[in-house]
Amino acid sequence: MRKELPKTYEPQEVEGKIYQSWLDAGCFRAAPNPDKKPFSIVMPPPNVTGQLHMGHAMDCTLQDILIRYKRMQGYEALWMPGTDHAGIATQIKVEEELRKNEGLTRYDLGREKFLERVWDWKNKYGHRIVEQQRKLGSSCDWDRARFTMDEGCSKAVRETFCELYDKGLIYKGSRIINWCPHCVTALSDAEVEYADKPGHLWYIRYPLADGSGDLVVATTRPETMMGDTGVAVNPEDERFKHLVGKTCILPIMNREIPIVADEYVELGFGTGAVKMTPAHDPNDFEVGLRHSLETIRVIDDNGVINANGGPYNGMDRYECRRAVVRDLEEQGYLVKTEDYSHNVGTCYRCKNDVEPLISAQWFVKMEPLAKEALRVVNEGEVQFIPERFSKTYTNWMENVHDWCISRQLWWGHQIPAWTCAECGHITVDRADPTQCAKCGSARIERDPDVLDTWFSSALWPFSTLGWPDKTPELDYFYPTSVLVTGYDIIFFWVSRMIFSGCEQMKKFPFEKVLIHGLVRDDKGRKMSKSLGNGIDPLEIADKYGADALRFNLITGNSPGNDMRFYVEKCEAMRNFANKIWNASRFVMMNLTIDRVKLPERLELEDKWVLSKLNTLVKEVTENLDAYELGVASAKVYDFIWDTYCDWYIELTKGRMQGEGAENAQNVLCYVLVQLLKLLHPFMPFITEEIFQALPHGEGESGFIMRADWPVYNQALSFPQEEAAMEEIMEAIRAIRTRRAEMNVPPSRKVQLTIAAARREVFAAGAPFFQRLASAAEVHVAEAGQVPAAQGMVEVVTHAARVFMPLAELVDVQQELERIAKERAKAEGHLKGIEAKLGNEAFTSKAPAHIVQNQREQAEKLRALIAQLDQSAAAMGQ
RNA sequence: GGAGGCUUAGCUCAGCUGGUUAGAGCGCAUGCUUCACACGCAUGAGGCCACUGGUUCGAGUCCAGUAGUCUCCACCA
Repeated sequence: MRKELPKTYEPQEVEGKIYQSWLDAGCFRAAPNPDKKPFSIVMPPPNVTGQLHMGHAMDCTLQDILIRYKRMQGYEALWMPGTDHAGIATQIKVEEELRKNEGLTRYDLGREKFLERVWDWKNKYGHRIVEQQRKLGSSCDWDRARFTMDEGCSKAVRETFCELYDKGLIYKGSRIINWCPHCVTALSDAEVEYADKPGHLWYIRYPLADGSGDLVVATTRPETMMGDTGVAVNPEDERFKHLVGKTCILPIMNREIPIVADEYVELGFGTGAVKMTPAHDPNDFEVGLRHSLETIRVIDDNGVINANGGPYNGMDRYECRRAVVRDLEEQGYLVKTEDYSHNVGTCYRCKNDVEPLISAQWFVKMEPLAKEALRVVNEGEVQFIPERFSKTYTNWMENVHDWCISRQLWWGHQIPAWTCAECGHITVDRADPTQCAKCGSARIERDPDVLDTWFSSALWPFSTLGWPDKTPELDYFYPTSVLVTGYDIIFFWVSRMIFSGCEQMKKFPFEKVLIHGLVRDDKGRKMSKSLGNGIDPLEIADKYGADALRFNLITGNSPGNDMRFYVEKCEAMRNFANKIWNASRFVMMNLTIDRVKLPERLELEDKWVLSKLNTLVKEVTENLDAYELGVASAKVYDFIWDTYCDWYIELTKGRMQGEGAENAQNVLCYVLVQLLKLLHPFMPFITEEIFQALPHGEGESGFIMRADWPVYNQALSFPQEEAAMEEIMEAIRAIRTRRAEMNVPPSRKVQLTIAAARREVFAAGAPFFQRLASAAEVHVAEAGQVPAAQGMVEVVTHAARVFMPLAELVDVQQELERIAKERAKAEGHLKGIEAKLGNEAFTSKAPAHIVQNQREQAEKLRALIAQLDQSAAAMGQ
């Protein structure tokens, strides 16, 4: 049943309805199916607190295109969705709300009550981002949606933790870690962002204990000096050799500290002497270990100076810095102050300065895990697209430090470790223990910390498929086919999934990693909340249609590169959608067929378009297989707009009435349906809407998203007709150009005489000249039989000479000049080709089809030149 | 300090494993109420593909270097 379509495509009217119909029909579902090959993608789980931004929109679109494409190709295509509990982000969000609404902190509520609140929040708002993803047309199997803290994922986390602990790959230790005093938790290295900040370098005099002089150290962090337990110099430094082994007095604290020699101190930088604060600097910590220096922590978890800080106890770290500098100055220890810009680590969440400090935390031992994770990439089992990101990955993995996985938060997977109050033994178990595994004491207490959010995300490709249980899904869909994500989370997530997959599953988690770039604003800036330059994808989708948004995000982009987002481009894509819409309206007007079948008798233009379509199918498929989505979408765009609309539809218009009408309708519909299929992964909504309004081929289902992906069909390849049609088109363009140059209005129809060697081609094309080149009658003559030159405007192509009686517009002199110009151009081009063909090296070494192509080109050019010469000769008479 | 990207039409960008007369969108100019579409049609202007060398029969495409620019990683008090 066909319906009348409105003149302008209204995406809002269509998208919601179409999406619901897909859901109702279960089009997105996937399940193990022995008759089909699996194709699977796990979606990077967005934060439950998240709002969909352009980056998500691009990420979703890429995945949806791949999934829809593979689904149409007959794969059992699973797109596994879900959300991430996002430890810090979510906890902070709920805490803020709590403070604002009730004036309470999480400590007021207590752990259990607070967690209830977070779950409430998650249940209330966690679905928001999912709704937003649906608006874009995401064809996930929503029934399988998972959450990183749901029962199954939690089980996977616990299993992994226990396994790694048992293997000695997880340990608890006191190390220098990155601490955020604002979030009051440890951070992993990856969670620290470095920013250049202006600061000072303070030079401080440390008197030698024996009174023989003093040593000047330089520091950017005077507030840590109460924790100094030594001064280090380079062992090669002649200036200080005699001091090594002596001691000096720490100003203010008046504590005697040793002077040690260590390679870490760089010769020629600063004063050559460095104060050592092992509790608050990773390098000092290492030096401290080598020289058995004491470790004195002076800054507490909130960034406040503790009791070890003597007079500064209770001060904030920045306040303390000012106080220390003031006191040093007053007491005559401050030698000088210099402006100094240096890199300061900040928390990726709250942007506050990170405090390196010594703390007991849980770590994953990375070295053994990195080995296999490197191998699978180096040996190509896991491939990054584009390739260059494998280097980013391996560089990181080769230099990776142990992963600090404990977080001092409440929202997350609590670490399954219990410490015995009596013997100190740590019990780690899959089931909550009631007594110490070593001494049997019941006085055991669970570690209050939770795991880094990325610990659970790392298991995503298999935890979502049911692991640690043996499920048919896991068996069928793992390893997944492709992972699609931005380059900004290669370290956070991709690398951790790879080593986790290798370790837990003994198999890498995905074969390909398709990396995309960032979506920036029109000035090339990162879209961010603080800049307020973010563009809401939903607003865009609402205004221009989700299809237009998707197409914008894909077309003209290449993997791994950032893109700028222009609203105007959405407009262009909306126009494209409208173009398809109207082409379809045209096809459906006066449609008298209900089933599409290619006719026995195909006209020249039919063969031309079918043959070109055939090539398109081949190329688009190849591009998609190579993950060149932007190239693929551009090709479909060009074909639809240029080949189909601007040419094919116009070419068929003459046939729409009368005898050949049904044949024309069939080919028009056939080609349109094929094009809609090729376009469907990119623009799912409009293609579905139109497809359902069009008559189908025999046995085609009601949904385009379930249709078969078009395949190359040798029987529909017509190279000769393609070439013949191109000859006609070339002549039409030439006529149009000439008429435009001469300002002949389209309304003025002109008699045409076409002299061509291939008369039959142009005879068949006569109606096209009438319709597309403002021709009145068309007379096709033998190549030699040209009309008298007088009063004629002549247009020359390599295949034909076209004469138009436009006497009043002819200026012989001008015509001759124009011909001479065209000839010179052709001549120049021909010369280049002839030189190539005359080159033995070229003809013998270049592939045959290239040489052949050049020969044909040369032939065409010679023909063109000959025609031009004849034209000039006639004109000259 | 290490790694990598980018430099192509006025603007934003494509250009796959080297082979076209180097493309698109937007913008610009001219013409068009052509019965699908002015969210349109037709025509046109506009490029030493950053620079210098090299490999090759052939380089926007591969290699080396230079310049500019951006990003990531590491990090010296």
